[in-house]
Amino acid sequence: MGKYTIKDIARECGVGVSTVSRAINNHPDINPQTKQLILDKISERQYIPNNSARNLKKTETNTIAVLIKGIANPIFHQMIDIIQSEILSKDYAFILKKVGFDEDETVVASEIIREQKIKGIVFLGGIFTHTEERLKELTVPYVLSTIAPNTSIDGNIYSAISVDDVAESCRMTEYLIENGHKRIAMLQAKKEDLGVGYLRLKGYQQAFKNHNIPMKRNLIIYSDSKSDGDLFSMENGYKLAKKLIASHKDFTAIFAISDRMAIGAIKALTEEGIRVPQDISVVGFDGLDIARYYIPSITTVKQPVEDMARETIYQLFRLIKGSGVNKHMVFEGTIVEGESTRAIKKRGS
Amino acid sequence: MGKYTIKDIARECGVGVSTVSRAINNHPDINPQTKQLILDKISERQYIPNNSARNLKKTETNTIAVLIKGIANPIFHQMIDIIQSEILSKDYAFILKKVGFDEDETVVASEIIREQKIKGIVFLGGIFTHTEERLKELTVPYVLSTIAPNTSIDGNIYSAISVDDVAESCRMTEYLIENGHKRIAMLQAKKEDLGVGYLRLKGYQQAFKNHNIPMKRNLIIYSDSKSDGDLFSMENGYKLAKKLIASHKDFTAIFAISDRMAIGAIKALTEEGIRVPQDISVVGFDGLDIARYYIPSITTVKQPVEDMARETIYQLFRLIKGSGVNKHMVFEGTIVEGESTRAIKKRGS
DNA sequence: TTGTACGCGTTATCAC
DNA sequence: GTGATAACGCGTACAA
Repeated sequence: MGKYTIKDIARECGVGVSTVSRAINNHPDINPQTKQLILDKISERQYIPNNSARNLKKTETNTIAVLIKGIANPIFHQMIDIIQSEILSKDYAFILKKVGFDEDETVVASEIIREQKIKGIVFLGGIFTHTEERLKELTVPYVLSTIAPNTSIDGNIYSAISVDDVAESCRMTEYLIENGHKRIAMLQAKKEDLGVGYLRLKGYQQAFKNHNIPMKRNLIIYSDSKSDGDLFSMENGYKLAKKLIASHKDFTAIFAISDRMAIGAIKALTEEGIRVPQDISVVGFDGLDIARYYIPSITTVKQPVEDMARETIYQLFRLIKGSGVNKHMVFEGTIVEGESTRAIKKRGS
Repeated sequence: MGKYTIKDIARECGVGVSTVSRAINNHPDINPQTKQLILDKISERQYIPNNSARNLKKTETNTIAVLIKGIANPIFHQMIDIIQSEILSKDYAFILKKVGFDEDETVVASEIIREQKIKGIVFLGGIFTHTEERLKELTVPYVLSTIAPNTSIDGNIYSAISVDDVAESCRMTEYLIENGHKRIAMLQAKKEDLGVGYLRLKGYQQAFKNHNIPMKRNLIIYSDSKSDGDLFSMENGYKLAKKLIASHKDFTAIFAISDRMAIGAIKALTEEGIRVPQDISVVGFDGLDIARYYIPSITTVKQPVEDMARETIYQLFRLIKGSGVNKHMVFEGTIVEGESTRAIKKRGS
């Protein structure tokens, strides 16, 4: 164990530890010459300060933690990059923490707050179904990003950035309806889902209501209740679509609640000799890059990830600076028309 | 700041701090009743021990750190999941750390070693072009996973798990050659690249040599030297393919050095009215899920990610347990034939 | 079985 | 401008 500490540096430089500390932390009250001497010695010995000790002592550090649930979701990767660079550009440090699907993000958050003395938290992904009590225990500012707020909680105690999943889903469904589709199958998460799956279902229902078209409940294909892992995956979309096809139900379009599921669905249809969009139209949700590069390119609702990422940090720093009011920013999605959909003549439903 | 410490718990329970510590850390020498009392109080107050202080004090902790360079690479997501569960199943803790493309992973590693007193490290991704000296500073066992070993370094000082990029690339190229292709374009990283890009280029060259076919150097399309970010992306594959098409060079197949680049290439070809595989065959590298779900599905070399992930942890624990010999495990890839390639009649080169 | 006291490496607060 | 020294929160000898 090459345990090289600040004391060793101090001894070798013939100065006190506090002087070394001053050199490290860019304190003003230090002789430039001694400072240089110390810094040289530090880089010579490749000394690295122990952050545990630092965190223990420091009353505060300029760092922001990003807690991400669902690291495989491509939509987060762009966001992380932007969030990271925004944070660094403000001379704050950035730490990323993966939260398991079965972990409680508020507990993880509490730990980090105490240990690292962070200034703020970004929660990326996951479903927030925590009690008000739990949220109030978070003693630093935080922003829920791309997270559907739990409407049963007092909205004033947290800030959130997201799209309106209900509205966007409704919009996507209406796009299909306006293109003559009436029998629209939906590939869904679990029936018990209370996150985006549920919200997008509500939007889907709303669209039918708005257009006075009866909704066929049996065209909603739910994921198996006992399946775990990533339900928004290509694999799951593929499976659900196969199931749908096998059921011989009558439909002209499929609304998959994620682009990845849409890909799986198109693959399944293609394998069965069903052409997209000539026979069946397919739409997704998210606006991933792959939606553009897929063949056929996929009609989808694009979430404005860059804007959301930037706004997340903007709001977080607003809170950190002390303008105490929580805000819920809702961003608008954009329908990106791809080659996976077509307008059809109206037929009887 | 709800700074609740072990002292508070001790005071409220009317015991000493060491008793609380014993309760927390499951020490045997404690009265079960006092222990229960303390644990109840802890959960009541939602007390969370400060890990900084723990790390500072402890001489060792059972934790493994995974340093990942290139978090957007889908191939790592499966590996992380497996690595994490393997680590947890051994009752070790797991921490994931994202390393920026411009950061030095050995420095990050040294910091963590000192701060968290970790037992081992997994390096996932990145190019290892560090000096022997630097590697020797890592005082805990580590395994380079999916990383092309730097051959200029004494192989005995580190363990590595990877595929043989040269051999696999050669195999992929030979597959094309054996299917009658002679003019095979390659979509590459930067010309200066010393990582997998370079290795896969060598394999490509080797294949031509093996078959006594002259290699057309001008069919190698390099990424722009001044481009940054992810060169293995769909976007970059798309750009390079467009450039290739515009150059009106004569070729019958494209070898993209990643599946994502292959997708971009197929999209570009399709847009230009060039059919895959009827007019041009395309192959990728990695064996991502999307290669199977793309239309046409993509012929690729599948890396055995699950096996590699498991072996990584196996080797790491072997080192931790003290069987000091470093090993370099090379895994074999598998060619997965997709719909993106076809055999062609031999024509003059 | 339990409590006291010390030290982990660092920073902040004082004197000098 | 600089150097002792007391915390930070915890684990652990050691004493009780």
